[in-house]
Amino acid sequence: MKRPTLAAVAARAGVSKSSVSRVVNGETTVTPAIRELVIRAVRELGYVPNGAARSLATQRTNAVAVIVSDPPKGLSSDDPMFSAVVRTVSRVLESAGMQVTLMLAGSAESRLRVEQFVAAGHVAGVMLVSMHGADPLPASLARMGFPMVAFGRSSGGLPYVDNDNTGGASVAVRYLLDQGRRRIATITGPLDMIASQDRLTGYRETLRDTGRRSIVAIGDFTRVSGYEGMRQLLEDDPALDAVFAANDLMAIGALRALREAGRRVPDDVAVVGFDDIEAALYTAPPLTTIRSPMEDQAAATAELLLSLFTGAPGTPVIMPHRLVVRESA
Amino acid sequence: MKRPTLAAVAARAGVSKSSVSRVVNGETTVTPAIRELVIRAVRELGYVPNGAARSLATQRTNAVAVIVSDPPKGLSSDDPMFSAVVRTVSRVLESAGMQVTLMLAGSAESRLRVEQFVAAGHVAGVMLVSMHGADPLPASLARMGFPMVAFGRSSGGLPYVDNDNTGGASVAVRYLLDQGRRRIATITGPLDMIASQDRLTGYRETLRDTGRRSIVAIGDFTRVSGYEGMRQLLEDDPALDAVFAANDLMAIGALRALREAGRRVPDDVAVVGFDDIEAALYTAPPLTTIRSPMEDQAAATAELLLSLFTGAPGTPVIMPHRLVVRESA
DNA sequence: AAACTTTTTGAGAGCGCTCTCAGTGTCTCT
DNA sequence: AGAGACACTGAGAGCGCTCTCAAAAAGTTT
Repeated sequence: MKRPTLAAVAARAGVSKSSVSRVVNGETTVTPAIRELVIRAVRELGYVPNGAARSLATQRTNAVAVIVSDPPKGLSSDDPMFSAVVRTVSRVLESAGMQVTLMLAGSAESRLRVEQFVAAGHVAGVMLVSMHGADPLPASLARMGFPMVAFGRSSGGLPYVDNDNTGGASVAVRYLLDQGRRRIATITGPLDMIASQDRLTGYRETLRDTGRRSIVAIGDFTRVSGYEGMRQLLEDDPALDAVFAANDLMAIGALRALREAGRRVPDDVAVVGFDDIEAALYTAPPLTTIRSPMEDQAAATAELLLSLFTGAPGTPVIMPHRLVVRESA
Repeated sequence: MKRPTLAAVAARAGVSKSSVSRVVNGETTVTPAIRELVIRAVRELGYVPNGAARSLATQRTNAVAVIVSDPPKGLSSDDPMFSAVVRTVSRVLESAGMQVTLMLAGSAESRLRVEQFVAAGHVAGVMLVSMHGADPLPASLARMGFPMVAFGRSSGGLPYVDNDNTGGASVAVRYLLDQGRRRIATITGPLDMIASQDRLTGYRETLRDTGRRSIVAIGDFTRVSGYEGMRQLLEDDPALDAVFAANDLMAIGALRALREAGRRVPDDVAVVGFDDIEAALYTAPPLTTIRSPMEDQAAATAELLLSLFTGAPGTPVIMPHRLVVRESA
């Protein structure tokens, strides 16, 4: 149960602690003979350096915190964005030798936990995922002076990687317009998130440029909110002939509402989503959507954080998008 | 940038380090006057104890590793199971005051990383998620003697929480039989996973009891494998009238293949899935499936690990399931 | 009031590692 | 051969915290 220490290895190898430390840390100024001795002792004892001692001595750590602003439980727990982002970020950071500590920050108390944890020096940097506009966390973390990035633009002006939400929405709406649709509605994401606001803006401005009016239902990026939003839209304006859902999950919900209401897609109502998650390929009919791979965005965010560690300035990155036409529009 | 230390707080408050330590750790044997002094100093300085120093001194840590056996990248990254499990586990562990360190362990090198990390004493316990049968990781970790649990039964005999895979599959097939289906196929999960094997066993045995023969396609729990599996099944036995997919994701893939082949669900072919993920409610038609909430299973797994810390024996837990009938069968 | 208990406080020795600095040994140059 | 340059090794002082143990203070008992 008790693991061997560096001193034990030194004793076993008959050399000083310093030499063992050098070998273990891959320094080159060690005689091959000593190196050999140490390596053998390490292997025989199964020595692995104690992480706490090391980071106490070096005042460094190789862990980063990935903070996901989790809604108070109840909302969809099978969010593909969560999965894609966390997985990709982990992969990239791990291959750079960093450990990922995942923290959910929905409530005030969990936010306090996060702050304490970061302040305790457990991590070298922080990544923020899916922050809502009003969240006080970014600001208080920023005050501590750690390298920090955001997945998706957030308030507070920290380095981020995002896609062109406004532009993507605009492309979606313009496509609908080009197809001859005249009453185009939208289902938005939660309006306290900048991505939602931007997508709504893209929708609104594109429509306004052609003199058409907006028809808006507010959702929260979940399937069920897309379903409910669509039902409400249908009630508000039974004559609508297209809908732009601010993400694919809500588009899936909308599709179901449309099906239940007996509307044919795309004949009666065209549907366009956003994100191009894998599920978009499996809907009936397959979903036309704006593609902007979350995996790429996540990887870029991780790399941005990594670059901060080497002193880079942290210039924001905007990922490209493109329209993927399938059968729903 | 430099954070205040315990000694700084002691100096500021005019008391000894010991007293500060006592107050910070909530010991009750401190005079109110001193406690007050310390608390004020802590607040004024914004003191937060250094985690590395603390865990070096106490030889303890409040972090646990959640190890997900991630397939070498390329497979579906929006796995709802990943999302539900990681999220739920984080929530439960965090509210018990534990930190979650997420580690992906797909390749041999990442497995080594995991071993080193655990051996370095960074964590108090380990949770294994979605282990494949041949994975050597559980055994080597077990040798280190840390509390350890598995989400889903795995080889190696460690404490686990699972659902009744065999029984669930059996219920699904029996339901299909009761509906008068006669040629019932299945699409399996990856056969190196015990859950897949068990679901296949449940399917096989139930069918065999009624003298019918199995029609099997091998999948890997992804949508695309369900799609391809279904196409192959259709080719192998065009007269099949039902399919049991070993999870909902593959059922969704199968639904698409069926649609493209012009088969009507459930009229021509009935489909039953497994898991009852949220997406099952949004397919066309909505999916009949075996419900066994992953969130509950994940929470139970986290609690099992927590119980191990208090010396409990770690008795395996089997979660209940039930058939949810919708329109696909 | 003396003797004894109990409670509270402070001193300081680690926890396991890194890293500076001094010491020893080896080479090169004149 | 002696001086200086260079390469390698070892000693030991921290890193910031906890926790044991002894000292001091306060409270009890006879």
